[in-house]
Amino acid sequence: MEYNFRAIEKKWQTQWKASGAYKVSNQSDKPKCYVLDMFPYPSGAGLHVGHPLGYIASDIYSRYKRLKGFNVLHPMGYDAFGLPAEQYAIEHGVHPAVSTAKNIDTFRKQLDNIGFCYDWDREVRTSEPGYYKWTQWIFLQLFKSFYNRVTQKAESITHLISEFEKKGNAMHECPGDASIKFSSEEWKAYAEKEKQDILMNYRLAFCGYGEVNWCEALGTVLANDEVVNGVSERGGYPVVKKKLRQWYLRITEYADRLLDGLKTIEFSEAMQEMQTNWIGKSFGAEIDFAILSHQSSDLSNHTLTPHDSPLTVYTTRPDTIFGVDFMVVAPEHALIGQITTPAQKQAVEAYITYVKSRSDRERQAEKKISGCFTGAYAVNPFNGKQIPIWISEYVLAGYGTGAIMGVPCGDERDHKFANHFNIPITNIIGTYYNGTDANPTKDALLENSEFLNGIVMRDAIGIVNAKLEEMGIGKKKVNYKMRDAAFSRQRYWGEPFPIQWKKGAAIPLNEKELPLLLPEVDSYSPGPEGEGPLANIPEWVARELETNTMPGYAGSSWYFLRYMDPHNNETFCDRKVSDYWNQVDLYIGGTEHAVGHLLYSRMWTKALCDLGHIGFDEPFRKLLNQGMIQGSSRFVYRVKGTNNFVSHSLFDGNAYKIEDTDPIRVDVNFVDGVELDIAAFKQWRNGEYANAELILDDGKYICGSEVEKMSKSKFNTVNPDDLVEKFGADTFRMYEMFLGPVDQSKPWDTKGIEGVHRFLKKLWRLFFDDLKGKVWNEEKATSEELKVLHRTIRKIEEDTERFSFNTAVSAFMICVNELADLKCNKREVLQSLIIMLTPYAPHISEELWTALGNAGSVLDAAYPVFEAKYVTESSKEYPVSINGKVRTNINIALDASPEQVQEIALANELVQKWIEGKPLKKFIFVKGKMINVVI
RNA sequence: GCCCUGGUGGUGGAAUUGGUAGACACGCAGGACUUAAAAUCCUGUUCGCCGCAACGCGAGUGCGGGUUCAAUUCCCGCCUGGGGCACCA
Repeated sequence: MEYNFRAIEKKWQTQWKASGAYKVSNQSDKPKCYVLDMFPYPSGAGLHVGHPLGYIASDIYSRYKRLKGFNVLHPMGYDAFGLPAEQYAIEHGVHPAVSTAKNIDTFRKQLDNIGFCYDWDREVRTSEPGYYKWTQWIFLQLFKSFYNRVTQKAESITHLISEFEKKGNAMHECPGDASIKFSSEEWKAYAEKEKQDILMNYRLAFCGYGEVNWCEALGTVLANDEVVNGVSERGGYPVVKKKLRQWYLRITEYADRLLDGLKTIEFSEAMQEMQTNWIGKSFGAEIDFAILSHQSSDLSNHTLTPHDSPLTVYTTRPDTIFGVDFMVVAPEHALIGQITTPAQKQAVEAYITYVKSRSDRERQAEKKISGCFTGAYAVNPFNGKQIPIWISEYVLAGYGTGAIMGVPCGDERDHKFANHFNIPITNIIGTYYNGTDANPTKDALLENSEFLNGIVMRDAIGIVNAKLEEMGIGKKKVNYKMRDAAFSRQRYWGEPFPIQWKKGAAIPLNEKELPLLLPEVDSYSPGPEGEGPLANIPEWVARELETNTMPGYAGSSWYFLRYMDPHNNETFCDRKVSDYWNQVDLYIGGTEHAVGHLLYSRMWTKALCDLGHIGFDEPFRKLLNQGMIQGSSRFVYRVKGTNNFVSHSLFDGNAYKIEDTDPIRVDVNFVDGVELDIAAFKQWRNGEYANAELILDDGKYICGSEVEKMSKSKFNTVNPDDLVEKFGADTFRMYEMFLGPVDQSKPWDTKGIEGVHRFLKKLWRLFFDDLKGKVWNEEKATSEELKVLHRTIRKIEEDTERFSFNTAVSAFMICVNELADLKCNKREVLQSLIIMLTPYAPHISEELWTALGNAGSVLDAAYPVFEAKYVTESSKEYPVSINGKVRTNINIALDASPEQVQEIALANELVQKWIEGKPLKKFIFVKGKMINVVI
C-alpha cells in the first residue's frame, strides 16, 4: 500500500468540512487561545509560495494548542476594500464588488488546498454591509468622543459639553487649537454653529482643513505611511501637499499610551523601534526670543526696532543657548511677512517661490542647502547677542513651532548651514568641537556660556529650563513626530461616512440608520473639485451626505474583534464574547504594517476600551513577523543583435562576455536548479524563442540567477497549487517550515522539497509495506524505542512553543530515521508520533490515526506526555546539575571553588550510579588537565 | 548618516544561549536491487596532511585582538549582506 497523498488529502478535507471539525464555540470550559493571521487583500494575482508561510505557522500553532487542550480561535477573512479593485474598475468597468468576489474565490481555493483549520463560518469581508455597518458605528463612537487629558482616556463628548457649561474649557485644553479659550458664559453665548466648530477641535474623529498628501494620479489623499519618498506607495505616483477638507483620527492624543503600551506586549525589538520612531517623542523646550527688525521703506535706514511678537523656537538642547549663531524659520512661517526688512523683501519672496516650486519628492531626493536672510535679528535673552533670522526649507513648518535656533558646533545640519552661508561659529564645547564637524555630545563641559561655564551639558538643560521659566520666556515642551491620521479618501470603494452636512455642521446619522450603504455609481471617476465619485450621485448630494469614503485601514483596524462574534447584528461584538476571547494571543504577519495597521488597530482598541465596549486596551499580546520569501529569478543571455543564447557557465572562459549579452528573465518553473529545460523554453510564450540558437555547455544550458522580490512580472513566482499537486499539502506545509526560521527572509528554492516528501513516505512505511500491507503491531516498546519517542516529544513541544518550526521538522525526521533503524513498528510508539505530527501534517496523521483503528479524529487526540525517565535512564543524558543546569556532559574547572568541587564530586558520584560501572567514553584534556567527562 | 539584523561546508540551515561545531535536509560521489529507468536502501561527503586501513595529526564559524580551563556564543575595533528611518531641531 503506497502513500497516496492525493486521495488521502482530498478524503480528509471533505470529511473535516462535512463534520464541521474546525467549528469553534464561544462557550467552553477549556482555556482560550486566539491565533490570528493578518488577513490578506485579495489581489488578482492569487497566492504565491511566499504568502502561506505565516498561515502555515499559525495553523501549526493553532492545531498544537488545540491538541494541548485549548479552545482555539483561528479565523480568516479578507481586507476587501481598497484601491487596486477600484483602479481595475476604472480601467475595465467591472464593479469592484464583482472583481473582489472573484479574487476571493481564487484565494479561498488556494487556501483550502493547503488544509488550514480556519473556522470559515467566521469569515469576514470588510466590504460587506453587515461588516462595515460596524466600521461606521465605531467611527461614530470616535466622532462622539474626545480624549480627556486629565483622566488620560477617551470619554463621551456630551460629558465635555456639560463641563464647558459648568467651567468653560479651562480644564480641557483644546487639542486642535490651544489658543481657543472660553468661559462657561462665553460657551453658553455661542451660536450652535460655533459650538459645533469648537467641539470638532476635540473629537477623536474630526473634520478639518489641512495640508494633506494629494495624489493627482490616484485622485485621492494618502496617509503619511502610504507615501514613500514623495510618491504613492501604490503605483509610485507623485504626491503633493494640498489644503483640503479632510477627516482625521486624533491618534496624537494616544501617542503616550501607544508608546507605553509597547512595554506590555511582545513585539520584536525592530517593530517596537519602528513604532517608537514613528511616534517620535522628544523632550525639549520652547523658547521665546525677542525680535529686532525695521519696516521703514527707506532702504538706507538700517535702524533696528523691537517687534511686537517674539520668535518661538523648539529645541531639545536648551543647554546650547550660548552657541546659537542664527535662527531658521520654515518658509511657511507666519512671522516672515512681518519681520522681513524691505531690503531683504525681494530675496525672501524669491526664495519662497523657489521652495513652493519644489515638490516633496525633489526636496527629499536632493537635499541642497538653501536659505535666505530676512534682515531681522533675534536677541539672546541671556547676553543680548543679536542673532540673524534666516528662512530655509530644511526647517519643517509642521513640527514644533516651525522655527529653530541654529547651533552649528553641536548640530550637523546647522553646521552645514553655517558653513554654506559663512556664518561665524561659536564654540561652546571646547575640544569636543574639531572645527570641521558638529558634535552632538551631551557630555562636554560648557565654555563661552557665561553662567553655564564648566557645567556638563546634560545637567545644564535643567538649569536653563528653570531660568527660562523664571523669566517667563520659555517652558518645557514635549513634541511628537506623529501627526493625526488622515482618514478620508476621495474614492468609491470604501466605507461611506455616516455623516450629513447641515448648514456646514457635521451631523452623525442615527445609529439605527446604519449601515449607510455604498450606492451604485455609473462612473468610478472622481467627482468635482477634488471630491470622490460619490459627489457624482445626485441623490447622495441631495441628502447632504459626506462624499468621501474611509481609507483601507478603517476595516482592518478592528476585524480581530468581529471574528469573535461575526454574525451579531445587535452589536459589533458582544461584550461577554470579547471578554472571553480577549486579546489575540499570537498575531502573525509581515513587517510592512509596522506603522500603519498595527498602530491604527492599537489606537481603535484603546478607544473602544476607554468607552467601555471591550475590556482590554492592547489588541495583540504577541506579534510574530514572518520573513519575506523572495523570488530567485533565472536568466538566459542573448548575445546582442543575434538570436544566440549563451549558457551562463561559458562566461568563465574568454569566449563570451556577459557585457555583450542582454540578460532575459525566464520562467523559473521550467528551470531545474540552474539547468534550463530547453524544450519548455522553446515553447514558452507561444514559441517566441522557438528559433533561438542555444550555445550549450556540455549539452546543458545553465541559467544565471538573482534574488529579487517575488512577482509575476519577473517570472519567478511559484504557485503553491503546483507543489501541492505534485507532492501533497502535507509535504508542502512541512517544506515551507523546513526552509528556515519563520521570521527570516529567504529566497524560495523548490530543490529540497523531495527530502520532506521522502520523510513522509518513510513514515508511511513504518505503518504499511507496499507488498505486505499493514506492518504495525501491538508489541510492547523497548526502553530504547521509548527513549527515541520521548526525546522527540520534548523537542517538538519546545520547538513549537518557541516557533522554531524548522528544527521541529528535523526532529520528526530524526525520530523516523531512528525508528526505521530500530525496525520499530509498534503502535505504542507510532500512535504518539502521529499525534505530534498532526499540526504539521494533518492529512497523513488523520489517515494513519484511523488506520490504527482509533475512533474519532486525531485533531482531538490526547497529546503524548513527556516522561523524563525514558530519556535519562542509561542514556547519554543524566540529571546531574551544575549551577542548576542539566547537562549532557560534565565540565570540571580545576580551579573551581570549594562549593563547586563538592558539587562536582556529587555529580561524579551520580554519574557512577547512572552508568553502573560502565567505563567513561571520553575524557577531555586541556593543557594536560582533565576538565570534561563524557559518558 | 542613524537604528535594528544577520555573516557557520558546494547549498538551506543545526548547535536547547559558554561545554566534542557542522544535527537534519538538499546536492554530489560510490555501491545494492533492476534488462533498464523510476522508486527504495546502504556508504562517503568542512578543508589539509599521513596511511592499505582503523586510528591519527593540523586548521577551521566574515577579519583582527581580548576575557575564560573552555567562545559560533561574551567584550573591543574593523569588513560585509539584508531591513527600517532619514532634514522631526
